[in-house]
Amino acid sequence: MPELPEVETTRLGLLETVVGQRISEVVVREHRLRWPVPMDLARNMRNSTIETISRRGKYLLWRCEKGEAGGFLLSHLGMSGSLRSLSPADGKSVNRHDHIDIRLGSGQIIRYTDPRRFGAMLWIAGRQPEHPLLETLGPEPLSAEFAAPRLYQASRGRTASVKEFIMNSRVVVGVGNIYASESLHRAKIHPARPAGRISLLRYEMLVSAIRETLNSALRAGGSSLRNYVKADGDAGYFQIYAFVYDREGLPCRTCSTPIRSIVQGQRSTFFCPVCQH
DNA sequence: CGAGAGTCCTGAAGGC
DNA sequence: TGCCTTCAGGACTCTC
Repeated sequence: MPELPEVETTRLGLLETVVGQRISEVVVREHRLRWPVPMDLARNMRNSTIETISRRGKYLLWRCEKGEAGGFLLSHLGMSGSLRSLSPADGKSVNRHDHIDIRLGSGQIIRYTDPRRFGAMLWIAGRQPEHPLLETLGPEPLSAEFAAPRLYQASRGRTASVKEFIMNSRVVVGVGNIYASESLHRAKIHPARPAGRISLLRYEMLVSAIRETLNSALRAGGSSLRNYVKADGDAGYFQIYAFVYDREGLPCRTCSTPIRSIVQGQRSTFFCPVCQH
């Protein structure tokens, strides 16, 4: 499942291929994604030039320059989506879940594949990347705006668990289910603890833990970047070295206590009952 | 406003 | 072996 490091690595990989390229054609084979793909998406993107791709949370914003008709492609990979660059020859073979092709002037094809169709491909007209989906998003976890005092303030009075709190995109973007569990273990905080009953000091530790967890995944992603967006094979997600995630019953890597699993907000959570409190 | 449940979807895994 | 059921998971949307 693409988490923020995968999305950022995808973005960096795409940049090399698409910046400055004119879009010669967009083929939409399947409109039924998280929201319907706009019927005019292909027409809007066609003959525009991709200036850059930026990221907000797990959303990618593709600046498509075309004078008055320009805008942004707003994309999200959902949980099973991938974007790959294909040569014209490789692009001829289309599989069941290859929903959208963006054909470039160079001949290369950017292909969006998404078996579960939880992803999104939307269009934002105009010069400003403004969209309701982006309005309520919290700070970027690797930015200076993501700071403990702010988290602490936002959490006062909240009875929701700290794990659900940090997975709330209004609080901070880009912390998915895997990294939420991993970060809490790193910060030694029990995932079920109410967010409103955590001290500023412990939020300092949590902010650091989230940053370290994401950064280490980003470093790993950087080294596998070529494989990640390369034409052949599946866009495999990073093999993160999990301390707790999906390790129920296995010994904690810190203290050897069996890792436990609970369900929070319809999501599985993994933690060490001894290390985390 | 916050909390909790519902929703979309497919492939993998488990049960018999 | 094969069919059927269950479940995971991002994040918006709805209900209370």
